[in-house]
Amino acid sequence: MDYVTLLKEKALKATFQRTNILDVIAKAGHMSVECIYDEVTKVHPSLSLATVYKNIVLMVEKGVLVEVPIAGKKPKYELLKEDHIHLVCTQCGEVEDRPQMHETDTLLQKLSSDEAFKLEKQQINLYGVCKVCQIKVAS
Amino acid sequence: MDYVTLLKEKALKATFQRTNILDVIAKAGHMSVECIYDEVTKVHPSLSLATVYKNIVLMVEKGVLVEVPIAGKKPKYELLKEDHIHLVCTQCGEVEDRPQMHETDTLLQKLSSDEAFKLEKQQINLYGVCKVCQIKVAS
DNA sequence: ATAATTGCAAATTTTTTGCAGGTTC
DNA sequence: GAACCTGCAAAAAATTTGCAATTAT
Repeated sequence: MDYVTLLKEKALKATFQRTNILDVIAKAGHMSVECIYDEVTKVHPSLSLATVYKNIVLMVEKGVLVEVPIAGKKPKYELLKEDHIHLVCTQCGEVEDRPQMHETDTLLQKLSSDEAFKLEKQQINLYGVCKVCQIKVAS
Repeated sequence: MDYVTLLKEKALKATFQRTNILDVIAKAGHMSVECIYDEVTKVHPSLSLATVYKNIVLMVEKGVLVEVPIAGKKPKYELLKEDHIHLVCTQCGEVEDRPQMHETDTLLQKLSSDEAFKLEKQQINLYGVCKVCQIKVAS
């Protein structure tokens, strides 16, 4: 589905700014506010940082975007997608997605129901050194 | 172990400010910077907010404290402890710990090694409505 | 005695807000 | 045309910094 339709479904007007924000996030996977601003500005130089902030708040509220909080860093934003695990590299800062494993999901669901906790969302972050950075250090 | 010893082991001087910060965090479990400041100030009114910031940065660096990033909120800080799961209530904001399940841990370790990802730390946050808030809404 | 730490005030950085003009539906 | 959005500038909030005085070891 294209972003215009996605936005309209959420009662948001499909502005050039918004579709571009979604575009760059989709391309990069996970981006901070500054980073989104820097990227979209390349295509649309008159974009204001305030507009980026306003839209991120709105799109998170409407469930188009999801905030990914990261220890020791500014939060990043990603498109809403099915549950997954984040591999966060403590060297280069890159975040990669891996599919949430069915067994893990089941265990967390069970924990929640045992605790009478009404689960809405899960976030699993694994922090460590990615393959690329391990090679860099080795050489 | 008392905080004086803990701090000294990390080559940090055991000031009144630091032991008090650790104290209130231990009592509450998870606290934001502002919240730490407000609590410690009750005991030690001359405490400066800048000192809280400086100490949190330092104690996170030294591994005495751990930052717990939370979607849509200011990060909270907790004492370093063994891996556990956070239940984050989206109503009242409370964060509770639950033991990390052995099976989940094993699965995440295996994912990491399969991906050649050098795992350093895991953070699992479950967001939802806690027992207390469910009762509140119901009544 | 020495080096680290504190509190203050100022500086910086990050985020939010109000509003006039422009855009989407 | 109505409601919504944008960009700007200003305001507010959060965090960091420099430094003189104080404190821990």
